[in-house]
Amino acid sequence: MTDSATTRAARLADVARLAGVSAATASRALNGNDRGVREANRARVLEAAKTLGYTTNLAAQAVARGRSRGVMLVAKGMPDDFANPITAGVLKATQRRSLPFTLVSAGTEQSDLVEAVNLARSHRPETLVITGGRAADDTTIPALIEALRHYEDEGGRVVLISQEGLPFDTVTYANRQGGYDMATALVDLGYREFAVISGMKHGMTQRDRTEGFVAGLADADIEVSADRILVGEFNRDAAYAMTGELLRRNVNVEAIFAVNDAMALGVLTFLRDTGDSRRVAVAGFDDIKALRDITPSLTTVHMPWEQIAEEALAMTVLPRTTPPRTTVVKGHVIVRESTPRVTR
Amino acid sequence: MTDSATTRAARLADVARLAGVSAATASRALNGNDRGVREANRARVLEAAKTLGYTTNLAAQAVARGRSRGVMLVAKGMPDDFANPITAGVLKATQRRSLPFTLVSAGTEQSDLVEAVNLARSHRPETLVITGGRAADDTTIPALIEALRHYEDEGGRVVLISQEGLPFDTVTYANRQGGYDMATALVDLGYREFAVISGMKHGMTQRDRTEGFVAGLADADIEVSADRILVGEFNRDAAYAMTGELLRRNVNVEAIFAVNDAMALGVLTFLRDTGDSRRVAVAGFDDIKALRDITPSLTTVHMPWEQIAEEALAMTVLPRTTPPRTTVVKGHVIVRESTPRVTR
DNA sequence: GTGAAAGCGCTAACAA
DNA sequence: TTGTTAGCGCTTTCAC
Repeated sequence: MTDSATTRAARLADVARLAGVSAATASRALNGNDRGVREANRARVLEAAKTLGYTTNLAAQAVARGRSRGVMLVAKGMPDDFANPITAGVLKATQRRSLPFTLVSAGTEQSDLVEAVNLARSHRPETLVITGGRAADDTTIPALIEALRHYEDEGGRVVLISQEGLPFDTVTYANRQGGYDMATALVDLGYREFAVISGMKHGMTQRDRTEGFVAGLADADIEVSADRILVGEFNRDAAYAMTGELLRRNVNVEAIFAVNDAMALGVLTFLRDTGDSRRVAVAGFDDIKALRDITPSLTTVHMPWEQIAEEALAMTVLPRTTPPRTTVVKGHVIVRESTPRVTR
Repeated sequence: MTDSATTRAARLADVARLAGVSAATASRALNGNDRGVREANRARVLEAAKTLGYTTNLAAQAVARGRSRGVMLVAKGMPDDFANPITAGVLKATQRRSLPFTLVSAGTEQSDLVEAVNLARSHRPETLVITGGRAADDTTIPALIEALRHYEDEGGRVVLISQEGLPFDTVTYANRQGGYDMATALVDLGYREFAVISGMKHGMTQRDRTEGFVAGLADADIEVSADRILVGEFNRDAAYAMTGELLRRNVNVEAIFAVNDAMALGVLTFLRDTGDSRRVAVAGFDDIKALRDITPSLTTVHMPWEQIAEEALAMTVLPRTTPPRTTVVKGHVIVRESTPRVTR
């Protein structure tokens, strides 16, 4: 049996009629902002809305107001399991402000971001937060900038998280510094022979982390030959494979720095699978929650994800400036079991 | 310095004017559906849209059409790190169909779901997917049903995932069966003394899994005394604490069944922290990806998350029926290292 | 194949 | 404090 009986949704006019007031008054009563409504009328409107099961038509509201409330997050390259500390952080931050939150997930291709931004633009949200890594040689940057400029010209407010170097307000992390600090920490622990498992050749995030790490070692008079810096996809599986490749070469490695925790997990798992876990130390970057119970616990650069999201949202309510603002959030190294102190 | 210069977004009328056609034609050209547009005109419209940086005003479109395209997922009780296999599955499934996807995250309180559904309703999405656990004694169910009925009456299409027993199309998992199968599997491995770490007293999911497990044991003539079925919050930390409580009593437990993987992780971690990990076996439920690299690897009931999401989306395009459809998706036990065969 | 015009549900002057 | 009246930007008949 197949049903059909489809009415239409109750409209503001219906509520108004039932309450015996005009649409304008009903609107005022429902939206609360404009407080010039007699208490009795307000009550009747609310009552009417309730009995009709009325919900605002946000689309119509957005059309009338020219923009819709809330923040829309465009996240590029969401991982398979959807876990993403920035997304989580932004969601929480919007909840704290009781702002409507909407997620647009962009794919992993370069052009996906531009497309997603334009989709987001179509919704005319009052603020847009963009996140996700970027390649240094990304050819779609001009298109992205254009789309975001249009958006700002239309009166929208953008904040980028981690997409450093674009002419919009930005919150970034001190990737280079984090890498540097990790190098220092590992040297302090007594390590001398390193390898780096990195991702996506031109990815700026991983590039900066790697560079910082190498610089940190250099300052301690340690050199990492180029063949010990492996580059592949930016995920666990690739890291797993790269670790195999590295060790097969039988190089003398004491510690492996993976440019993010997901990759560190791949390294750790490979080592465990091959029984090498006690021989080689591993460090990551991000300090994601999902790895909190891993054995051995992972030495990593802790990033204050919630704070990053908070800063970004705080920025959205500030007026735009020329040049745009940039806030750099620092992480700090947390030494755990995966990098025990070396005793020679 | 503070900028201001705010233009307004390009409208369809602007595009039409620049292309030298009417708004109607521009609309037809842009939306492609109605193919009665001369090729030359279509090209000019597209061109004009591009030079103006035009993006459809989806809100206006939704108002005009009465409904907006795409699926909106209402997810209750998203975990802190945002990882949620159903969300991930639904996202993927919508992407495969290139449908716009929007997420509304509801809190963990009972009433949060109703509120979130009404928020979702306000967007007038063509389809709504609801997910998240439910308590057996949930007092907001009538309100939820009412909200969803309204939504359907307005012409929307709802599918519930895992919220069994409500008068709407539903995809559920065979929780009871999974628990039963796990019991059988563990008995087959040689275990005889069990405990269950369960969550939220009236949560239907965990209740069914627990009941199934107990029934499975009963069929093997094994009884679990009530004091070995611990109930607390439905998360890792609670499970960690409960395990401590259980073992402190010094009961003779060979295997612990946690009603989901997150809790199993808590159990596992507690055992590891106290050095008991080799003494007690652990099994979970869900087979979430995040735990793929845990040591020891976790015996669990594998759930086909992507398939569940697929089924749900497939349902949304079917006409409604009376009574509503229910699809039950089964999982299967995967035995891994956390439950080695018992040798006596 | 194309345009004019009506209307989608709401908000925001403006008047009363 | 309330109602009237224009829109908001788009789609969609209905003529041409």
